Amino acid sequence: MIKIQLEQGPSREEPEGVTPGQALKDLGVAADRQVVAASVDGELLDLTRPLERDCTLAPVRLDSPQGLEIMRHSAAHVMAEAVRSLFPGVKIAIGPAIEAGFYYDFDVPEPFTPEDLARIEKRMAQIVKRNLPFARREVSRDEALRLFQDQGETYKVEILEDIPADQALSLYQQGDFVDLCRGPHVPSTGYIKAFKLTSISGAYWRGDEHRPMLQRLYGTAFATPEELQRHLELLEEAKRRDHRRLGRELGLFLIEEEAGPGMVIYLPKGALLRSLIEDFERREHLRRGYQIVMGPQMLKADLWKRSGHWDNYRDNMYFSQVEETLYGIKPMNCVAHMLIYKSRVRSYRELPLRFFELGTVLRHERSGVLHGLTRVRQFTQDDAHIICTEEQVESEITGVLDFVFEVMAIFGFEYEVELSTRPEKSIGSDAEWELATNALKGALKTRSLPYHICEGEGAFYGPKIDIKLKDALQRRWQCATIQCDFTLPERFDLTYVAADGQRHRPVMLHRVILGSLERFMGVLVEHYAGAFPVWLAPVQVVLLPITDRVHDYAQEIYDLMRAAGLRVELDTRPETLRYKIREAQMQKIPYMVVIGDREAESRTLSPRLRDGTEWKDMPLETFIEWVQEEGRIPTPAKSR
RNA sequence: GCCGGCAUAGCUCAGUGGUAGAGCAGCUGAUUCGUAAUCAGCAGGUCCGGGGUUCGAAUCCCCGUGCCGGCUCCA
Repeated sequence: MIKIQLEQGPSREEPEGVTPGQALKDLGVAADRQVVAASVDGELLDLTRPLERDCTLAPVRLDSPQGLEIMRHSAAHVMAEAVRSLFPGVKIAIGPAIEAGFYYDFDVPEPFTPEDLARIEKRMAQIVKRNLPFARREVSRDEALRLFQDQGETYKVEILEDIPADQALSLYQQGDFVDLCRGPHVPSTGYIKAFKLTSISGAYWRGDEHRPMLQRLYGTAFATPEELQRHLELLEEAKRRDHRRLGRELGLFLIEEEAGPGMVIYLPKGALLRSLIEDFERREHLRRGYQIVMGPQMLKADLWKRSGHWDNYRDNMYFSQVEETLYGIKPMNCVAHMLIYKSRVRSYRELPLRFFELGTVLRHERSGVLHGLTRVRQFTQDDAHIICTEEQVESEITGVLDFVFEVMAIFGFEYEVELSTRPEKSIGSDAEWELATNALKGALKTRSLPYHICEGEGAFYGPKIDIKLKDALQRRWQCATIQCDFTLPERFDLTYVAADGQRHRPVMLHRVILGSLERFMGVLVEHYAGAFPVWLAPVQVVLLPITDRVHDYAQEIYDLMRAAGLRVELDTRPETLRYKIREAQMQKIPYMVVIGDREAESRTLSPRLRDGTEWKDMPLETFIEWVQEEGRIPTPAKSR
């Protein structure tokens, strides 16, 4: 007998080899279809996996993140079975659960069509209805190899060959479909509830563009049809918030083919929004001891050779021949900042030096990756280079982290932190990389921030911390980044004179807070769904006179508000009030001020808010002061 | 860059081998109105570009460009 301890519950003696499913039932845990797997001493197992020794057991329910993931993974297997039965000769590659669903990659002679998607979905429904058990079986390496070789599943064979020899191999089978899989899975196909196939796309085998392009089918699955429905509605909401759509509707920006793909043209309201953000940035950087600098748009190619960009980044750069000399258009702002540092002898007393530039850069992004404002070829970074001593590195990084979090709080973003380490293609010594990586880790530790490590994801010149901010729909965007660089100071022979009178090598940090202003604006538009807070709203107030009789009064109010610094518009078109309100509402203007005979008489205002709230008969001065206050550029609260 | 889809009026879209359409937006006029669309009229097109098939191409084929969804890359 073995002792089964229910997590946070009673325990019980069971015969050796009892299944978690049976044990849970005996322990009084309802054996309905909400329980899809078991957690045994923290390890996720099938409900049918025999238990051999004393353990702590907990049910994994469909409404938990793990339960949902297991069900989605099982749905991927069902999709693969459906595809194989409908498309004989297809080879299956890999099919995991992902954040909002699952996918499976297939090697097929002809790409799938949207009609195929419907057929596959139908076949999956049949498989689910048959409620086939997911049977697990451990096999030897040879047996597994033979099985997949016989089936011609070359991708599975390749996966097998990469699995360490000492690792146990398991197969999962439902119906006559067998897949190599670690598991666990739901007990049977009937556990897969509400699912839907969402899209088709190409994907390289193992993400390598030199390997075959496979066809990837995406799907999603939820515990209930209602949750699936909610998810689909969330996708609809994301579409409504899409900054490309709102950018046009709100008159913020254009991206025109005739101007060039990935080239943003700011319309008046978009340009205003951006300059408000820039004003905020300049003020915050000056407050924190940064110095504003400006570099040229292109620099001689020799400088890019010296910096390492020629060798490591040339493919992403634009060049221009001027008379006899080749110039590189800057893809980064650091090189000019190096020259600023070198413009005179530096003392340790000056360090840290913090050079800030709203620097416009051009990068030749591959054509398939461009996307609205979030991926463009010309963008402006809120870039700074901090040059300091080795001893100052960690506290400078901590300072930048604090800066980032104070700014994120103002815009109302949540975020995640990632630390990226040395990539394959890189410059610098092992010792330098280690020193830099430790400094970044140290700062994260000082602020006790949780973070993920991304091995090999660093920049070619140094490791980095990325802050991925999450928008209102929980999508992640990389904006802020802090990168250590021990190599550029060396390449440009930066030195400072220390207390000992000797020249020493400083360390450099590259960092951005918002990242690309274009990208940040795109994310901001989606985050606020176009309804910007008053301090960022391109138009804060629109005056809506009801009849011609009050146009003079409206004009007077307009002039007063302008003089008071409000961003106000006056709509004197001969349209109905309802019509004007609707338009202002769709433009998401914070305050719509209705002006009729009553207001002209009493010299008051009747503002309507975007949320439909109406304020009656408000004194003019009170309203102006209110909007002035709300429109003030916010000052960050100290985060720590 | 790669895979797939798409490209018709400013926007959203209909039109599938036989005379280019609708709604919204725009313009003109009427309406002077109290919180999300007043009415009428007018104008608006190299059907993405180039080549081909055909008596005839928005429609079929080829090439190119751009966009969309992914992959890869990344602020």
